[in-house]
Amino acid sequence: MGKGATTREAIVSQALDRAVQVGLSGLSLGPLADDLNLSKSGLFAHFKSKETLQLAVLQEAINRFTARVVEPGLRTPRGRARMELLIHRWFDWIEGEPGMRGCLFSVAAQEYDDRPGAIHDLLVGSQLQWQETLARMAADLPRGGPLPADMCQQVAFEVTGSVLAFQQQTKLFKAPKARAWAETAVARILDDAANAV
Amino acid sequence: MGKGATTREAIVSQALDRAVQVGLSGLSLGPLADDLNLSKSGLFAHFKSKETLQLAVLQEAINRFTARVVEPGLRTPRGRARMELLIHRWFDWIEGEPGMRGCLFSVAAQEYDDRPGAIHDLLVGSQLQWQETLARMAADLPRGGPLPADMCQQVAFEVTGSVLAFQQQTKLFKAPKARAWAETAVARILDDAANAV
DNA sequence: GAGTTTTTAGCACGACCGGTCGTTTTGTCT
DNA sequence: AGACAAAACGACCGGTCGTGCTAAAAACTC
Repeated sequence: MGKGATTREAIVSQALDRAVQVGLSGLSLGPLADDLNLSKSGLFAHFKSKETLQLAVLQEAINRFTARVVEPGLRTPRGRARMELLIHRWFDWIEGEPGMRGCLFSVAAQEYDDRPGAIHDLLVGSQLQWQETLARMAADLPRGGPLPADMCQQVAFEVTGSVLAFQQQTKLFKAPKARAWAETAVARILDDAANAV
Repeated sequence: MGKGATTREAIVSQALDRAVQVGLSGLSLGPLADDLNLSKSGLFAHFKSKETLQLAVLQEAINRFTARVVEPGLRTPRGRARMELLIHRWFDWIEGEPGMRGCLFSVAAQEYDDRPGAIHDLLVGSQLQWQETLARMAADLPRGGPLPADMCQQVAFEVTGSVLAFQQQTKLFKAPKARAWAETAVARILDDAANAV
């Protein structure tokens, strides 16, 4: 891998760290360049525009989420085990990757839910895809047969709610019992789904 | 009410509208002044600093939430009826006050969860208080007696999760079925709590 | 209606923003 | 080792930001 690709990766990685704290739209080139001992223009040369950098950062978060959460799930047997591993990994992701404080998706969702553009599209597309993955996994929960489609969406909705509440309790309130509450909530959701058919 | 107080209210109201879209930290004085046909310095004179304006905006959101959600709840008989009205109003709040697109609390939570200061303190304090209110209301759910404290917190957690997921589905995905999913989730949470004792 | 206080506008400041440019350094390949 | 391309630099642009200062205009008081 050439020098250019190396520093580009370093830039995106550092920008991801920063974006979690100041937001994706709050990214600013100058301080980011200082972090990496780069000049602002030297950094900028790697991306034709700020939006390109933001898109790269968001895509990096998507890749990490896929590697850390989705793929391990697909390597686990279908059914409840897969679903539980997926959610467990998701909780870990919210608590923060090593050194990374928080979840970029939640931050960007608040910034770009009503701001049209490429960032909005990439964010919504990836999140929608994850939501559909969750629903697909929910179908395998009952032993008696596949869960109906509308109930799969309901499960995906409720699991997402547990994760979002977990994040609020963890990041905003610093509540020590957050994970316990979340696990309890998820267990009941999965139990109900498993016994629904 | 004097002229000063009138325009000050108009400023805060307009600033609240803007803050929901661009964030509380993303507020900028110039465009805000233009909205109100005021000069930037004329607007600024009403607040000693930008942070003072931001605090006023956040406090205004708290006041509106209290008037629109909390107080109607307290005027409803204790028990499930009160809880359901509270949550119902909360959903309405998320869908957006007349003309106001979205919930400032969710936006600000992502911006200020790790940024110390007066805004963080006001936000966390008010949200924590609301969480405790929810838990207190949950105690009256069972007919057989008050719900134990830890289960009240669990109910508050799960209801919050439903509301957060509802917001994501509504604002980010524009999902038409969001409210139906949310109502289903809440109904099951309240049913379980009612039969727990 | 005169006088006082409050409210507003105009202007300027220093800092920072994303982005451009020409130049110099560094890496890579033969 | 020399040639060429890639990468990084530093100065700079127009613009916007929050924030003071001063004076005019408007609102309130008696």
